[in-house]
Amino acid sequence: MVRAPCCEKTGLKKGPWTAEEDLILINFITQNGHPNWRALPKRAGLLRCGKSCRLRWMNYLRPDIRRGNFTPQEEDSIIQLHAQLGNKWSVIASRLPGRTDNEIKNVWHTHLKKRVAGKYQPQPQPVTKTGEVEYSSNHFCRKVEMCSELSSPGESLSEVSSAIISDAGHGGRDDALMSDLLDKWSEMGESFWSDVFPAGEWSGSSDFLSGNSDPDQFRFAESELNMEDSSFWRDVFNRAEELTEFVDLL
DNA sequence: AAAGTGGTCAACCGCTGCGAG
DNA sequence: GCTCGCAGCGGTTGACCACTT
Repeated sequence: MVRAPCCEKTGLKKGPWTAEEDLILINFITQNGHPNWRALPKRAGLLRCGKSCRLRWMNYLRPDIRRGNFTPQEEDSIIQLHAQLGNKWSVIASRLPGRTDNEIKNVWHTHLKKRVAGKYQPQPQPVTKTGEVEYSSNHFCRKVEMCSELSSPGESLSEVSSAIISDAGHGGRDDALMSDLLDKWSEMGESFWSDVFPAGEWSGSSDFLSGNSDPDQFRFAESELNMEDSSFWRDVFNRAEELTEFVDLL
């Protein structure tokens, strides 16, 4: 049997995703969910195959993804789980909330494998080269949590995205921008999360977002709530800042 | 300062499993 | 029971970045 290619090769874009494409994908999934990945890019107006969209969402754009260095505890868990399960990255990822199979696979191949190959030694707490606090999507989730408490449904994500973009590079800017961002989120309401993460589909994410998760699981969340410390989100905002005009058109 | 080297990680490719018809 | 189409998974690649010489 000759299988059809996963997507029509001609005319489809490959390679790194642009901020514009990210916004289109987020915007579409926010409004429509993702019932059919193959049809999604066409409906969203993206020149990508469905697999690429799914991968981008699952590994990078999902708001419950936890970014930054793996903690020694997480690394120990991966080593133990790998010893039990082998290369079942998706199963291992399901045991580590906020981590993706791709990320776990990468960290295994880059250093955990070597550590296990030699004599296993627990690693000290990771410290970034700049001494900066590790970034985490917990910043983002807590902001959303704050907003959802105040929420009333209404605005489209594009308006919120605009607000985020307005806040781009806020370090050094006045606090009114952050205030505006939070206002925008609060106006958007809870529908974003209920639409994107239907009950049951995202096990753990609702607890994660509602603050019901195991406190030890996300132990550094509280200490990292300061967005000024987040190099990741600063980068996202900086990238997005270039797209103000684009988002206004959405 | 420039070139070389190694590490990291996002993304692609191809295969498998599963459900619908 | 078989075929088909889809989502998901794991292996691999290659661009980018940081570090070393």
